[in-house]
Amino acid sequence: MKRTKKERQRLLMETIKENPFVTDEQLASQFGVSVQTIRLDRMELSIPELRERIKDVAEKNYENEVKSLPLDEVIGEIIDIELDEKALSIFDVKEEHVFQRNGIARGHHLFAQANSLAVAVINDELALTVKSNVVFVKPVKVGDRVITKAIVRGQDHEKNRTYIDVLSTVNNETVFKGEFEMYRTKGKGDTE
Amino acid sequence: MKRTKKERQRLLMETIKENPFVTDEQLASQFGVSVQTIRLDRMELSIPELRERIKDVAEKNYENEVKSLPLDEVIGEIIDIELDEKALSIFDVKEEHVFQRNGIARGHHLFAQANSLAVAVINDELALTVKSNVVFVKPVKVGDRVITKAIVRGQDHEKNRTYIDVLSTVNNETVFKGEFEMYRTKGKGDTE
DNA sequence: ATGTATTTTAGCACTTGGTACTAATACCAG
DNA sequence: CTGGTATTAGTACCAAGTGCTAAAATACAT
Repeated sequence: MKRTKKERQRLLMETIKENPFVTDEQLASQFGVSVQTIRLDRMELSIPELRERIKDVAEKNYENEVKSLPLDEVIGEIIDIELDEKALSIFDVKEEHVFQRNGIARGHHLFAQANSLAVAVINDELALTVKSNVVFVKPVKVGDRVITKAIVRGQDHEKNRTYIDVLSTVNNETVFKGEFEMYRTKGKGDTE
Repeated sequence: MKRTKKERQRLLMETIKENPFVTDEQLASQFGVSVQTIRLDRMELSIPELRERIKDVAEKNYENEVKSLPLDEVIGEIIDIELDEKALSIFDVKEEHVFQRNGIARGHHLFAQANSLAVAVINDELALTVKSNVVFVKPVKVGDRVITKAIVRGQDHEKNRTYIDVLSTVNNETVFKGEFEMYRTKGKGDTE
């Protein structure tokens, strides 16, 4: 016994958290105890067996994959869109979007929702943000549902620019607003 | 045999790709064949067994997790920081940051790097973005290494504001610039 | 129809990484 | 020495397979 049982179990927890892919046998030799001891430890700490641990990791991944697919294309979910006119999206603020310290959403998530909505509303192959002025009016908290509206204000056909206003609200209160100047390859109504 | 072997194997591939968590037994009953047939099919198609599949998903996840953890705290990696003075971060643009269509980075990733650097440079418990004006000067492509510098320009102690200029470059060429107005709880040098 | 080939099924031994349980030791304290 | 905790050993069993052999079913051709 190098150190107490408690100490070993503490290390065991850490080790497994750090690398869930480790077998009891590996753990046993690492801690210089028998496999049975490791099993007993796992039971006491209610740490599931290797396969379950792997499965857990895999399942977590799977959720994320499903979640990040639309989340990659547009931040938030588009609920209404009239191309080159306006668009509406909602975005539920979760734990992973906020500062742990105070539960306030990181600015770039709100920006991302607004920006990707601005891209989406443009009826074109290519739409890029050129400039934007944004104001974070009021802190957004975890659990808030942010509703964002993008309205196409106008276009400069010569410069291939589209101007979009974006307004985000939570419970009808403005939390974020911004103006986006977007570049696009073809103007509204242009033919290929 | 409802349809040919080929057809079954095609469906088998799809089914497993869609849901890798399925056992041979489940597949057998789903396709109305014996477990052995499924095993043969998997061999011919060189699809690994359930546990291997799960492990693969888990391992893929693990990579991502390591990637997304620092990516959540600060977008990009901070390579130098002088609190309340300036900070420097690098961000390698990968496939997942760009539009598939043209390989150009989505604006909000550049914004996120700039924004999180602006948050990081502030030596305070709480730092929130109030306003920002940003310009996307030049498209950033996959593979580019974006170097972003944040410089604290000034403070308004009465309003608890800090003003930060951010400049991002790729190969010494400016690709993005922005001004950030940040809210902070305490001013530089203030004591608790 | 008969023969040959392909496909499918069955059965058995063996593998990993375990669980569940029992029993034997070892160690340490009073 | 006796008791209690900690550790180890050993057995039976499980899931979800692999690997292998062999039989049965089906298809296809002549």
